[in-house]
Amino acid sequence: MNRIIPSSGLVPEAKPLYAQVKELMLGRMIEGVWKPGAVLPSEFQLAEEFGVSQGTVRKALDALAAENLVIRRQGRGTFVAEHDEDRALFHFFHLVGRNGERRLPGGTVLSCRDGKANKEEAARLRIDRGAAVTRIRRVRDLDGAPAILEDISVPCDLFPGLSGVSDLPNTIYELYERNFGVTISRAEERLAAIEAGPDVAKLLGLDVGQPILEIDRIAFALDGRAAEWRVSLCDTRHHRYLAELV
Amino acid sequence: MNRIIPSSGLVPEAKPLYAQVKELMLGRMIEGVWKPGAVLPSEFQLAEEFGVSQGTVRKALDALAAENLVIRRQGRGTFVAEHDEDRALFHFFHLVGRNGERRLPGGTVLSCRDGKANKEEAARLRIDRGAAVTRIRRVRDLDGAPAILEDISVPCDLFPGLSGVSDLPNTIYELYERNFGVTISRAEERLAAIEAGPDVAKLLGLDVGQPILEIDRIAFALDGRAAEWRVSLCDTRHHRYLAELV
DNA sequence: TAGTGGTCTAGACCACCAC
DNA sequence: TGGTGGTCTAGACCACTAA
Repeated sequence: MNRIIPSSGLVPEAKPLYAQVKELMLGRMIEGVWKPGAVLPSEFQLAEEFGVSQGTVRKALDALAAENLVIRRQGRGTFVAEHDEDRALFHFFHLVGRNGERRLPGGTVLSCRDGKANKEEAARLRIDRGAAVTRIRRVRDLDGAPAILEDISVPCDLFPGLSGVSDLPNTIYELYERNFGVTISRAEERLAAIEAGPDVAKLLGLDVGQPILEIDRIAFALDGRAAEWRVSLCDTRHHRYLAELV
Repeated sequence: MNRIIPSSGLVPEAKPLYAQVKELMLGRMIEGVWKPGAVLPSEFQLAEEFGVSQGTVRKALDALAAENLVIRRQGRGTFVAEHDEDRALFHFFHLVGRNGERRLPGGTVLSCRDGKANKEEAARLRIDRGAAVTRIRRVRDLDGAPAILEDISVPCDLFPGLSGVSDLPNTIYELYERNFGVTISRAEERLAAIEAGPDVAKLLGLDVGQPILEIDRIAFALDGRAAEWRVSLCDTRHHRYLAELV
């Protein structure tokens, strides 16, 4: 097998060449050499640089495109994926209205301050208990009515000074990317139905005990680190959460 | 552009060759020429048959594999995907326990009888109101306790005689496939939190008004027809519904 | 018009599996 | 040992975009 990084001999490296090329390119995105929105060198340039054929580079790029990490545009080039509204709508936010159309809620920040990680935050973010975290609470609305209460916790070492940012944008992953160089590439969610507590009920204008959808999300950065823990409590009387299965 | 099916001239056919080959192969699966679990001819045989290169067949097969419609096994061949427990667990059923391990609930059928499609069934299954449907109600349990109440409606023309089947298997998509030649390839789900009504509460052993997760699913057959409408009401006190986002 | 990604082909060798 | 899919290469031509 051809290799870019020769195997040690003891543990035979099993990765195919295109996968090695993919890792190298992913590394450049993690290091910030290739920033979100930037255009990559052409396939032929990359092939020459890595010492492989264009076909191998193409397969590596196809694999990155399949994970939504790069966007290919015929005639223009290959670009590092950015977090914009479209991406939020189709990959990370799955609320739909009565007619099935996708909806992106607005947002109003209630609080944003630093603290020390409690037991649950430490476990979810895989950091030490007591480590510095920033906590954001916001209410998100759809059609002018509050629909979601969101509690976000992030480690301060990944987002230094986040609590001092004056106005947080609606799609917060854009901020992570632009201001802190952290790209969210993947997330895991667990959903459950729970009763609205007094505080939630008040903030969302519901009765205490009314059923709400709890979405517990861990979002991962490009390098695989857990970068954000978010619990969203949704009033689903007027909306649904969409999932597509294959 | 090379073509298998020459374009009419009026509407220039834009599909690339590998996509045409993919459609042809999908057609064989829909017609039942290639049945679930069967091994496909080798890439070279397919290439010769369709009059294209092996690389083009490979790209078509890769596309089918990406949709989980075929399974490729190095050294053995390419197989038409089957609905087994693994597929249910990783593609269609996303319940996880406290520790995040995937769980497949058991099932007990409460009723199974024919009827005429009401307004909602007609809309969801895209059939005429009053058309014959079979309705199944079952309770599914996890760890010995009832956890899900499931109401299933299917059109009789796709599943003639389904209501007479004596014992329905736990993974019902296997039955659709084996007994009726209908392969479920894709599904759309909408989730919401609702209050348990009296009947649900009784069947799942809950209090009336307790929050439950409602999963409203339309399952589509290989040919794109809506083949099943299913509403699952889940007690999520001990389990979560998992979603993975990219 | 020049440059990009998209498609298609052809052939070589490798890794895995069944016999 | 023979056949399968997996990887890699090389080169041709097409379709789209921007200047």
